[in-house]
Amino acid sequence: MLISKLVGERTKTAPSDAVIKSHSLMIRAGYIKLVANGIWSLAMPAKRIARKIENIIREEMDALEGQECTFPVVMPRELWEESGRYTSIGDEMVRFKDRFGRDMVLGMTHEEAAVQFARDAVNSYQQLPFMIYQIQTKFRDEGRPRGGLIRVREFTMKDAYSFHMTKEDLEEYYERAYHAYERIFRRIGMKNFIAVKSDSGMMGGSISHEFMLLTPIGEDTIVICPKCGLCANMEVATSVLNGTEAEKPLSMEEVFTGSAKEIHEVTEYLGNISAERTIKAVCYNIRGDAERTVVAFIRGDLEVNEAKLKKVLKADIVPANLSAGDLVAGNIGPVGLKGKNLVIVYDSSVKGTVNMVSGANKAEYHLKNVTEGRDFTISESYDIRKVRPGDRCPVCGGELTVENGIEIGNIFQLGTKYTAAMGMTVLNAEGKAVNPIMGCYGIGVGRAMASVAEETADEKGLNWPMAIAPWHVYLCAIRPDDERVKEKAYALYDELQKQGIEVLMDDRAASAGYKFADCDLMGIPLRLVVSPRAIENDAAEIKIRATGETFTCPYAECVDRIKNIIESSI
RNA sequence: CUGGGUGUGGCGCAGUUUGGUAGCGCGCUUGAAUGGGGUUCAAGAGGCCGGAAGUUCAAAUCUUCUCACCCAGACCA
Repeated sequence: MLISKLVGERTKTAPSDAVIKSHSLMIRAGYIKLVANGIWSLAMPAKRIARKIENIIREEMDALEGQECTFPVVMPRELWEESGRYTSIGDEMVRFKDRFGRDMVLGMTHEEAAVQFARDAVNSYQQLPFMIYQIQTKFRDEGRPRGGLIRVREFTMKDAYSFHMTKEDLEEYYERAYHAYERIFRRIGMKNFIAVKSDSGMMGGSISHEFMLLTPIGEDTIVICPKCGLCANMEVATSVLNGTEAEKPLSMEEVFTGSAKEIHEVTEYLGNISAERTIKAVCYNIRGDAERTVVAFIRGDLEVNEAKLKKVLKADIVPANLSAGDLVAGNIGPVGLKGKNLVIVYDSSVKGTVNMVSGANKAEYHLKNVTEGRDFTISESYDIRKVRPGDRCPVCGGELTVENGIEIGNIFQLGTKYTAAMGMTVLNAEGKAVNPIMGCYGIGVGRAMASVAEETADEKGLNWPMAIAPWHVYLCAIRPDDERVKEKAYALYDELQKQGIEVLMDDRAASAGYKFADCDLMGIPLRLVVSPRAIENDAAEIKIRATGETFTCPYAECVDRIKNIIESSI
């Protein structure tokens, strides 16, 4: 490819609305262009990277005996009603009518299509297990796309669906998929990634893992135990609190606390007592049911993990509006709490506590020496708290750390949710119809590309790993008006390509610095310079983008040398 | 969806407070020089200032409405 003909604008200045480097640099280097919020066009270099990532994924999926298929982007409502997701998924799924007035949806995931595809063709346990997958466009109407290709509405995704007779078989396959995922991310050049246990969310099913690239710009929060390696998404992470020493219960008394409502105000008012000695109430309403108020009691120094609370409640929640109800905001406590339609949830941190401070359910008053089991009783408590850095690991007792990550892939053990809902059965060895057990496995291609960019880019620009670089070599002809340079450069250009090496040639009449800057910005791993100066020595210069290493190489050896570098770095 | 911010040639920005029908840098075109880290000089092309309505003799500048994008949050296989 000649850069003079490459369509895509490269700029010196960063776009003002890009705040992360992969976003900013991919625009600056002419890789992507915004069409609408969260919707992008990919220029040739980005498309080439995407294709390489797809090929790596394809190889690994094929190694898992995957069968590549294509499921449709547009599907009829009826298909999604079979699984129940036509109504359970919100505005994230685009719905529209076709010319006949029929309800259609844009595919945001393809469990329904995969089951619909497989259920008639597969009738016997002897045909299982199998896995089908596709690499295809998804559309999710995200409320808030951001970060260039990190979070978008339209994107290419590899999604795979496996079908099994037994849970054990699924687990074994799941393990293989897990390792295939590790290989995929390593092969595309990602380094600092981990697999974390996660919440299955709307997918249903039980066990799931998210593969995360650890980076400060990540939107997900991950709890990690550096000691034993345990990691979990904050949504499901648990920890062990340091125990408190046994204390003798003192008699409960009411104390005036005036306008002190927030925990820090109350502890200050009472003479800087520790927040650990308080019980706070956090209130929510059930979504779509403003009548019911959820009161969650938790130790004052801890925070409620809303994802966990939702699971306990089996309902969605919104911040409570207490102004209308009969609760006294800021003075709510577990002792003598009264109110209409209350749902009370206790965090386990409150169970068995002695001599605590809590709200008195009376304006301007709190209670001292509140003791669980005497002043109020918890019949059932749950873990609804957020893990904090420094909490103890539930497995090994190590000190937990909290980091951010970008979700780059996920794998789920789905179970029979979809096969049961959609009536997919096969006959087992006893001749009995059973629902196959499913697993599903996803990777966002564009996000993977942006994540690698995010991890590898430097001050000068992008910096692609050889395995996914749009071109292996940036052939820089300095003074292409010089006949000798022109001749040598084009000869190398042809020879490299003949050897299967991908070359982007800078044939422009620009200055050397200008070209070097573009080369660095675009992140091509190798730079081969042909110039009048080098010609005097019958040599060319090779520079390795990632390391900055530079050396001269006789013309006759350039192609072999480059070939070696490429082969050794993939 | 809630809160905040921004919309002026392809990109980055000034001009808006104190209305007088647009300006700078980069990029682009042409010519000349230069020739190893975004080189220099000269001459050009390109925008009616997100959109609509209004106030005014006069609106990029004031008013109202609207749209888009960005950030934080909510939401999110």
